[in-house]
Amino acid sequence: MAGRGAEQSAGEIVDQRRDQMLVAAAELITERGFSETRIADVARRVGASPALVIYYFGTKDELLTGALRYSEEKFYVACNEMLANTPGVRERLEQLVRLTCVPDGNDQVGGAWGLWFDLWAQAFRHPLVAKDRLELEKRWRSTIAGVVADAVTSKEIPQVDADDFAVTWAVLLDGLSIQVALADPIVDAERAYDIAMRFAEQALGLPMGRAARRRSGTRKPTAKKSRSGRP
Amino acid sequence: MAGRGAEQSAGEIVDQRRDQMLVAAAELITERGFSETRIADVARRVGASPALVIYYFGTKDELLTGALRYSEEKFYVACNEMLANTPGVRERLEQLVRLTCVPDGNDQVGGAWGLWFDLWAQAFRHPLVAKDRLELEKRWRSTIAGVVADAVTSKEIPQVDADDFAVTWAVLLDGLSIQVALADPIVDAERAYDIAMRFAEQALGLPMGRAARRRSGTRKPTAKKSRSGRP
DNA sequence: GCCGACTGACTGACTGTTCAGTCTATGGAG
DNA sequence: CTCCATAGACTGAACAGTCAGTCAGTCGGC
Repeated sequence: MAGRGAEQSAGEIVDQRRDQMLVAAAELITERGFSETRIADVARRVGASPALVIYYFGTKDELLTGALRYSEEKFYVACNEMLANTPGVRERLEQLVRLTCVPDGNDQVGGAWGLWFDLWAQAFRHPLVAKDRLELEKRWRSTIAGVVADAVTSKEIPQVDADDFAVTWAVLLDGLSIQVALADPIVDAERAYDIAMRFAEQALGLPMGRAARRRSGTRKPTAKKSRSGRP
Repeated sequence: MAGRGAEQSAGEIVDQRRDQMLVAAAELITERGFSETRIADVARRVGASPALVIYYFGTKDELLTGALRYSEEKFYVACNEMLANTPGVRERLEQLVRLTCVPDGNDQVGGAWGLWFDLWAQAFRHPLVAKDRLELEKRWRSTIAGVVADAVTSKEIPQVDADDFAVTWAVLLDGLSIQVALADPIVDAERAYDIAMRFAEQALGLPMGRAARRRSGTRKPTAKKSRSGRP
């Protein structure tokens, strides 16, 4: 089918061209959307002919889902790298929030926000993509749980159910990232940060940080003018 | 451009045919995805010719974004109808969770889950869709806030910032619905319900319901075997 | 006869994929 | 070193299928 697989003889000198295409495809998916991405576009962006793209990936679908996988992987790697260089629960959690809810880190790893929407849409309808996404989700949760578990054993925070926290917090971050990605005027990057950290502080018994102080200080503590729920 | 607009002379006998097409389009978007939906498919489903669909909507894009709007509206109406018939904060919040995180209510309003993914993806790239989505989000938040505000005035719950809660809870529900829609093995509908309600109980000072009891009774309260955050 | 709903047949543009063949590098034989 | 063969990267041009949108015209009610 495809010209060559990913199998390399020795040295792991993985094909540069292939990666270029994967990166270009991921960028284009982010910009235009999954199904609005043409092989001709990818080809042009890497300075090659459409035929060469097919030569490498055999089929358009293979290219695009490959790009999705590639992005997931890059995100995961970036997470672990960050964690290796960051001590302290609070700092680590902060970094994780930044990694997911950063507004427009286009050159950064997490910044490919539109890509998640397409990943979800694709996973919803194609079992193979769904399997990949699930795998990523598992790793993501266990990354969060790992941070918490580390903090528990080092007595930074009291005993809590790390896995339980990870599941809820991951879900919360997903929701926040949607709003940030869609440029919601109320939930911007800063507000997202506050919400995520305040939740973490409360759930993990962390000392209150600037997030909690900012909110309770700035906001009036009562419901303003919201309409009745019964219209 | 289009054959006729939505403007009707009298009686509000809104075009049945038009609605049929909108419904069919929404269904198809859910099943296949936004850009995999063909006018021919919509036409076939309502038993008409593709030309007629164009006759009504003028353009494919008009049809599909119309279908998105239509679904948003139906969801909103269903929410308010439910609230009108449901007394009590707890029950109301429960219903809201059900409305968003129901696993497969295909004949139900909220059940069109794949549709949200496409709505987000579309909103991310097309300002007009983004405006609609934002409007829906606002109404959704103010619905939640309304439920809370009602409960505060009726002394069901202590004084809280209803708007603040609404924002966070809405975000949490978004995240949960993703997992439920994608059939995550860990976050199924039941678990989503537990997480949402437990958060609400804690944030609003509600008495603990079965959700909180179930979790703390079933789960071991310590981190199990999750890997270290530093791999 | 008019008008609006409706259609079948068509088209023009787009685009994934194929294919025959070019160009370059490598390496072994002479 | 030169020559040829082989392989692999790469391309231009064509092919084939798909689909949104057009149009001329039909049909039925008023």
